[in-house]
Amino acid sequence: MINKEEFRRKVIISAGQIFSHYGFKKTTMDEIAKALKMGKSSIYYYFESKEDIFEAVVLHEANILRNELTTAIKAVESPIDKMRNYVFVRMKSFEKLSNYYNAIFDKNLDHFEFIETIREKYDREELAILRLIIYHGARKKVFNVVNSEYTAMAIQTTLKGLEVPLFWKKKEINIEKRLNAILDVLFYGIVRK
Amino acid sequence: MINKEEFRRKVIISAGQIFSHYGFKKTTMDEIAKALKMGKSSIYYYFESKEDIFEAVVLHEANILRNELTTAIKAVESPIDKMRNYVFVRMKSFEKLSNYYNAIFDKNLDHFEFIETIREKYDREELAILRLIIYHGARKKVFNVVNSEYTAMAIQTTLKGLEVPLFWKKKEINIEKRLNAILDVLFYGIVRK
DNA sequence: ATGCCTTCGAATTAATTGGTCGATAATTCG
DNA sequence: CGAATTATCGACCAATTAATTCGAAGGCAT
Repeated sequence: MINKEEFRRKVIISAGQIFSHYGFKKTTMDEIAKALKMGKSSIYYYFESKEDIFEAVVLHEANILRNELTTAIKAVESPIDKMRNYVFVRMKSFEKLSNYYNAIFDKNLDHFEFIETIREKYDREELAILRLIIYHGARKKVFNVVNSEYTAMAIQTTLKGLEVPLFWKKKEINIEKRLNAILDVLFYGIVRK
Repeated sequence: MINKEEFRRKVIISAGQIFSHYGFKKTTMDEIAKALKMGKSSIYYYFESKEDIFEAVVLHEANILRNELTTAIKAVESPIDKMRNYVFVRMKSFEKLSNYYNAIFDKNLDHFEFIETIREKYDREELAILRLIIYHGARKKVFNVVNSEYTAMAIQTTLKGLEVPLFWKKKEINIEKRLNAILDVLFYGIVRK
């Protein structure tokens, strides 16, 4: 490879696909290597460990997510329904990210432990995004199989909190307030009445 | 459990979901057990082995497929476009089956070796269906990553062969002939000119 | 109690897998 | 060119994992 950074990007894309389908634990270094048509040991020339790759992948995905969300937030002046649609369409397309949540499960960290772990590594904005990732992952879990009652409850709360600004019909609530309420729920877990 | 057969069915459904997502190799007995809320060793009371479960799952899916295809074949008198639509809609929904193909890959059998292996176990009809499963799996592989040039070529041939009866415009070819040509390609790999 | 059906935890054994290391290509540079 | 640096790889290892076995035991009818 000509460029070290270039190659890292390739790994991130390739490994990202595998991680997103199989989760952290089930993805093997052999597979990643095979997908790259390289020897397994070569990868260790560019990355320290499997976790190192994973972290790079998550960071990469988080950046994409941030960009998309920035766009969404800029659309604040458009009608609420458009906004709602946008958010939910995005939610669907984020599905693959939900598998990072599974990866987190592999590590036996729960919802909040994970946030604490991440908080030390990423700045505020990334944290918010990762929270969203977790939320989407959790959402999927709820509709399939839920591992712990505790997690299920936490998710129900989030969904409940989301209902208020999204679906409450009271018409005079202005759009900006609604959006802020949505973002507060999604990003910081703050539920309003 | 009250009924042994009843329980087997439960296992087949539950394990089927996991297999279809992760493939044979990546699916663990622990996971299957967990999904059933049972001890791992209990499963061995109902099934001989992991492979035994897998085989039951494949057979089950194959039966569903057969029923659907029977319906399709009965629709022979409807217009060709309707038929074509039906086939392709089905193809999409068969996607989860494609993962059995991955499972086959885990065993390092290629397309044709697998058919030979199956031929000894299942009757003619099942074989035909399993061929279809393989085809769909292969199709997906082609559009993602192809492992071996050989497999890729085999799949291209199938797709090519499908083009003729499906898309050839020559209007006077009658519907039954077309359908038969389609089925010949899908089921037996016979490509016509 | 006795025996049968069912479940399970613990033990076993074989395979898998993340990671290391030294050798060896390939490339760069003096 | 040839030495130094960069990149790749195969073989190997230690630790873990995962399929399967087995004996114990819970529950239930007789």
